[in-house]
Amino acid sequence: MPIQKSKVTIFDVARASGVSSSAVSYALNGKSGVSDVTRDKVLKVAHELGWKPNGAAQALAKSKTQRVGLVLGYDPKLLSVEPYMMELISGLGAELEKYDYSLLVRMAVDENAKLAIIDDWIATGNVDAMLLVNVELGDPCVALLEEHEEMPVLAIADASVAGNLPSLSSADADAVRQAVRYLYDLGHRQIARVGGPESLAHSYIRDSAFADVASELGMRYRCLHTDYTPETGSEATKRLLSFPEHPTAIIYDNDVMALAGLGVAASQGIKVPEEISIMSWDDSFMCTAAYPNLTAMGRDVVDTGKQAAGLLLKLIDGERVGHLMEGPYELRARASTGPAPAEEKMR
Amino acid sequence: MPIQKSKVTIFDVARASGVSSSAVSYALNGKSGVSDVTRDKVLKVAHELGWKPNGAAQALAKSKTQRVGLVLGYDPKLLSVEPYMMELISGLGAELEKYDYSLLVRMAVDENAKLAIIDDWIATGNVDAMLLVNVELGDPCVALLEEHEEMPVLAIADASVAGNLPSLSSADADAVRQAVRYLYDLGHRQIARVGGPESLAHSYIRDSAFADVASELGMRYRCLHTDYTPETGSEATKRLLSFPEHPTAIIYDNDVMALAGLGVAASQGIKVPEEISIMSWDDSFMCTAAYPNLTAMGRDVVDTGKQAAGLLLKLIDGERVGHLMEGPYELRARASTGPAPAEEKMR
DNA sequence: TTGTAGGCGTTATCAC
DNA sequence: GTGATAACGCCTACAA
Repeated sequence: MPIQKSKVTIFDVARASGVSSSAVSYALNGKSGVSDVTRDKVLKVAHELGWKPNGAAQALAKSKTQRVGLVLGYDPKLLSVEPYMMELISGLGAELEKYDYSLLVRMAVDENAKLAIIDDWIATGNVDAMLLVNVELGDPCVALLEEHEEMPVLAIADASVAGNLPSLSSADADAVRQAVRYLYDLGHRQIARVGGPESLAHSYIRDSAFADVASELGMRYRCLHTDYTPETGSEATKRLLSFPEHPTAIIYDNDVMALAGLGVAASQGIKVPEEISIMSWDDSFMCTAAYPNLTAMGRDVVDTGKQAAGLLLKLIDGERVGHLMEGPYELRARASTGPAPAEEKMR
Repeated sequence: MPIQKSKVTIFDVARASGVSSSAVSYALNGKSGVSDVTRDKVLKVAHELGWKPNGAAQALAKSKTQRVGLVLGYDPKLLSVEPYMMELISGLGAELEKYDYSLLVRMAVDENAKLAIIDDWIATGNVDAMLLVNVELGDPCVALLEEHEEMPVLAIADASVAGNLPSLSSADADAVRQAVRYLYDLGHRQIARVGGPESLAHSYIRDSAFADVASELGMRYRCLHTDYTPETGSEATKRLLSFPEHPTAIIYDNDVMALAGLGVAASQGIKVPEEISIMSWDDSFMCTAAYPNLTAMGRDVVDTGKQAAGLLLKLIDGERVGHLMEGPYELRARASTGPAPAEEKMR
């Protein structure tokens, strides 16, 4: 029964196995400098006693905490309205686990709190590296971290806003092309986008990519901004539908808004996809639960998390990492999109 | 410019302010034993140098990590399909932040991994306390933690499955009564529940509460189990609707399944709420984005997280905590529920 | 191969 | 009020 109430130290193990504390340390860290016989004995005794190195002591001695930090902006609604963050955390956590790393999470009420937390981690050494998410245009966090090369960081952001920091960006530009082309091929010539907050870098990036591709293909394009909630999504939809020549397809920046769009159409008796096509950016259970099932641009966020974990570990090991791109989006065509209505096609 | 590349220690502060390191420690921890003049000087110098205590050293000396642990079961779909966990984390993190505590998160691939992580935390002292979530019936984690009183734990679970551990439980029984009564008053006499996995304690608890209240009111009640995904939710709905005398109201254990239920009804041309009422357990953006808006039993999960944080801090301080209950559910009546169809009422 | 001793950065106990 | 000094538990040269 390896259950011990009081904490057992390396000295206890040393005494019980009749060797010195350093022998124990060597044995348990798999380092040479100790005979196989002793090693086995020490390992056995350590196991029997239920010994594990004290985290704080180990961290102090090695100046390695085995922890990676993640600062989240405190906005429970934003965080929970999309599965994104939880999926990212899942992948991140699962991969870190393989290397005995843990995830240290803190909530920042605002931009200053976020900066303070980063400062804190740099000074206290409470994490070996950190992941920067939700980067905004001209984000001061980027500047702060650029000044502190001693803190390994990976930004989940487009290279254009990550500065000199290593980054992992989503294949947005490519996905926008894919999505717009898909609608174009279905005959749509007037499309709209219901985007997220303009302050977020990725909203901006998608905005311009959409505008570019649409104009390239000679399509009419318009974009409205929201705060990601279904209320603002509905509102935007109503506005779009109120225009005399309204779009024949709308792409929403998240699934909750796409669902709300579906609702607006239903309440106005507009048939989906016969009269209007609806498409969601980011796929989730919600898309397959909705009726009709929502066509979505999906990507494997869990995998992004895993990839990020791998990169962070590389950075901790001192390797250099540049600007990388996560796996491609996949267009998952479902029932909410279809050929553009005939009258529009003829135009 | 308080920016320092190399880490500054307490000795640097001591030297720069012409006192000893212990004076610095006293001054910075607000303890007596140092004159106000020295204290102010030390504080000033420390700030100028951008000094902050090294986390590992502090943890080692005080045997307090300022960290609270949370083990999540690795199932990205389950984690992200519901906003629950992210909301809990938000509240938890925000409250902990106020007391300079952080959240340490680890992912457990299975039950054994979960036990191993708990064991690890007990032995390494990497967290000051931990939160136990998703407790199952006869959960071995509960037993393990009961044996280790030295590790403060709070179980987010019904008192009946938390054993001797302090617990914070949801007001499920009361909410079930509220929900069933609501449907009863609308004239429903045949209701069904689409529940989550039977292994989860709270599924079981809701199951029996439903059965009790329904029989008490003389209603017909039946229950099907799922894995929380929309696919199994749809399937269950189809089965329920295939019965000759099918229920006039269905309550789903989460919103994604309720949404799927809405979809099944729409696809079969069954009108909601005229022909069938649909209700969701747990409210989220999805409920107000759906069409018709879903009636839901809502609760403030973020607040539960905050409450949990407060209790954990108490436990860390050595206070005793028993079995507590979180705030009540709120029935948020929306468009997806209505009077039972006439033919049913007459029966 | 083994053991001894010093260091990691703080805190806390002592004499002064 | 102040300043050495010993923990805290582990790692790792360096000696034996």
